[in-house]
Amino acid sequence: MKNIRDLISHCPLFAGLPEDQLDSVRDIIIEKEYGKGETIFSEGDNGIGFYLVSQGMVKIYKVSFEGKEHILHIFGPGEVFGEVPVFTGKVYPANSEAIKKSRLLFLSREAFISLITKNPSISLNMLAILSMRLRQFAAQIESLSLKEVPGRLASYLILLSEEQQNSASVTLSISKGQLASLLGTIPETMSRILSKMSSMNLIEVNGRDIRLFDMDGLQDLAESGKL
Amino acid sequence: MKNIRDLISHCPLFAGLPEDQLDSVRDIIIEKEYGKGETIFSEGDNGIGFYLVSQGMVKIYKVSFEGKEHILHIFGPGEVFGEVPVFTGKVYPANSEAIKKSRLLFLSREAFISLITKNPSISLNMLAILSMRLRQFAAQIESLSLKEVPGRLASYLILLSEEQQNSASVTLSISKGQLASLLGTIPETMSRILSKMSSMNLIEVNGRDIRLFDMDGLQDLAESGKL
DNA sequence: TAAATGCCTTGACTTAGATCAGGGCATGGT
DNA sequence: ACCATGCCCTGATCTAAGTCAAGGCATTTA
Repeated sequence: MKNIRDLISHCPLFAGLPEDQLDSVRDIIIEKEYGKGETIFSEGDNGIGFYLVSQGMVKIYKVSFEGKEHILHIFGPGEVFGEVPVFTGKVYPANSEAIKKSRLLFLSREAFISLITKNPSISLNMLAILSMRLRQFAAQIESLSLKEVPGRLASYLILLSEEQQNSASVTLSISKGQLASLLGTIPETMSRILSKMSSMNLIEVNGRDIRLFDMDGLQDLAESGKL
Repeated sequence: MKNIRDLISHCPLFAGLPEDQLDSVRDIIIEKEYGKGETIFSEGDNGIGFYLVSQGMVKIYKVSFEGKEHILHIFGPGEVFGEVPVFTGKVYPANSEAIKKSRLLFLSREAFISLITKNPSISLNMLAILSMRLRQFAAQIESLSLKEVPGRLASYLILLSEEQQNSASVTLSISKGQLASLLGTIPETMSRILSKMSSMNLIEVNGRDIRLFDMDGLQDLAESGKL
């Protein structure tokens, strides 16, 4: 399939590999389909391999004692997840579920280890990716512990506006409730803060479209964390 | 130095390397000393290499807008830190400081990359280390966002008791104030929760020694997050 | 011995944000 | 057209934990 090949060569994990190596990666891949709401793996499962999102979207989440769910990550096309236990030889530390109909590429542990042993440059790329993710996590921890919710939201919006080309207006790819969970809060609080920020003319909310009026104000908010 | 050689062969990063390779690792290492409170690197510095703790203890931390500090990590002998910019090609995402007199081994970026290219097993070790760190971060984020402070403390104590052999009593390797920062709170709150847990006969505190009376109670607390 | 410094504790107060409860408004199925 | 479901908003109340302020003990330094 041309699609798969394309995806592999564009995902940061394998980007820049020579043709033959890309082929060898493709050879160990197994394609899988998941419906919306379908579980991919559960906390405690053995780490038999990791995944690359081809189409759709998956969430990685934990469930607390009371059954409250907290989303750690949301992955879309081109992103890799579930690789953590593959190297440590342990179990998956969180749950994973498709949040829309998804096509995933699966790389088994054994196949990958033999591949990496033959091609050290693949491992260098992987190290870079893990390091990037570590940076993101550090930022998230900083956010959670050093900033209050409005500050986290402002950071998130600024990040979004940098990712999407349009700097003055962004579109959420997830629901506001999910965003709340991602920022470590609850839908009610999210709603209140969005309307507060609207009334201060920082932003304008229209469903999932958010217009950013005052980037400087948002930047201040993201840094100081105070509304 | 025999010490260095010994350390290299025992640290997880170089575990399983043949003798001659260990020598070549030793040759590219630079030894550095840091006094208590001395800065090792700051957020935003260029990362020209990474460190391995030989003796002492270092903290990795972030500082908020108002100057509030949050410790992300504390590393002791045998552990690796500061590797993120080596692979991402970017700057350090956090600050680092010795919290006691420390001896560190420094590995430059180029030297390590050439080493890793020749020796795939090192890169697998590194992948495992980064994966585990990622997992720790995920746990930390989970803790911060869905548990309250008593729950985080209980989790920490249980983890400690698993690490240290003695399951009924643990010894903090850091000050209570530093522990507070690591758990995303402040010394006052830490103090209050410790005394509350003491009065509930869950634990008994004696300076840095903490006796764990009721493991089941602590486990509940860690899961439910509620005191 | 006295003073200073670092680390911890305690109390009174304040506040961000969680919880609880209710209602609005789409969409889709029957 | 109707009701169900999912998603979002709003208000009233409650609480965990942060802030501010003060003091207690050690250990170090003069």
